[in-house]
Amino acid sequence: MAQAKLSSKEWIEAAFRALSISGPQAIKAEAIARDLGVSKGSFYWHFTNVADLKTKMLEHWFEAATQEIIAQVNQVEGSPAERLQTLVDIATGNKSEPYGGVSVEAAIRDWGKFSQQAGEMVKRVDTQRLDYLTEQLQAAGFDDASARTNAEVLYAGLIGLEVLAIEDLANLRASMHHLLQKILS
Amino acid sequence: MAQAKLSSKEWIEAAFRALSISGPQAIKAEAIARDLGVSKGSFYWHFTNVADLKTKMLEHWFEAATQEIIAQVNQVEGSPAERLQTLVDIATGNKSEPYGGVSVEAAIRDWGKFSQQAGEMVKRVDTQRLDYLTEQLQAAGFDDASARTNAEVLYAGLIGLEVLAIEDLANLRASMHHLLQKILS
DNA sequence: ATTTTTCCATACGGTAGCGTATGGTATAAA
DNA sequence: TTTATACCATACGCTACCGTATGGAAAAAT
Repeated sequence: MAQAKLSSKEWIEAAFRALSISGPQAIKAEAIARDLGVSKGSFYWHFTNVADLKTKMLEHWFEAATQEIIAQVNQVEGSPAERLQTLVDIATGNKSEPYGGVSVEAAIRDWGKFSQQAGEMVKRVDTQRLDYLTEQLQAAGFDDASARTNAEVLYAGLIGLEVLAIEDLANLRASMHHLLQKILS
Repeated sequence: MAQAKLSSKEWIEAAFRALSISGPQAIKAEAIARDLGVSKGSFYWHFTNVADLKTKMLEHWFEAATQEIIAQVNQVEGSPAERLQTLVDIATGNKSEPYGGVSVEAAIRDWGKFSQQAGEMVKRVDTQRLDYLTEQLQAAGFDDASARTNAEVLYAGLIGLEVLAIEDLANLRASMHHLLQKILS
């Protein structure tokens, strides 16, 4: 341990930890440096400034939060309904998502409310996920309009339960399956 | 205008404005003083410190976010279903809620994620609202368990849509009625 | 007409964070 | 073995915010 040199990736991971635990205002060069056991001299070698770190955090999250999950669901063979079940499991489960999964999700969403840059990234992610959900519901037999509406309600339920019940993931998953049944029935 | 003297209530309102627009970290004595056109000398006359201001903000919100809304819904005469419609309208509408309504809701919820004090207050409000929703669904004919589950899903949908679509309140209301129909059907 | 009381301005010391500048060490290249 | 490069420590000035201390003006009380 006491690894000799750090990479910028480790700084980014530490920044996501700070974000999840203490919120967006905790993304501070000196505080994260203390957490990593180094000085801010290291930080300003890997990044030009704090804004640079934040940009790179959002870029990493975008990849992890859309591309990778969609790819993961797409390789599930079966009916669209089964894919939706899988998607709900991934979104509510403690599958090892990058940088901590659900809690990072919520923290980034908070972040996006008062940071324009983060807000735009959240919007991109939401749009991409909603489009994907709509496609799956269309494939499950819904017409275009109701597929969209039901996708919005389902996705909103996911977000809302995530906000309300992060501490109880089992119950979260049960409630989302309940909602999915309502929608599919 | 240029009113001579301020009351602590005006400070609290200004603080909620700062919270809604710029987030929890914007609850700062000097910044709000600038916004009100006075100096921090005024702030430290009305409050002992920033923590004191925050405590009083949360107390005011608790009253407004539970007692008043529940009282408002309770005086609606009609079926429980009609009361639920009214509740959805209040929660999603631009009815003049204290301190700005929905946007303050979301901001306080953000605040509560990283402030223990605010977090406990949000939990108290959520609990009280969920209990009330459960009562209404029980009155609408659901058994205890499914009334609770459906109340959670409905409330989660409200929260989620609020988080996702603050800018489009009309669409928010439509989606929530859609979800309510699903649940009641 | 004084004297309080209420409300606010100004000035102060203290801390925390930013970004820069500069130097040091270790590893790799030459 | 010298030289270069990668990585980090330390020290500096700057700004923003906190909380306190003190004084002043206006209104209310006496």
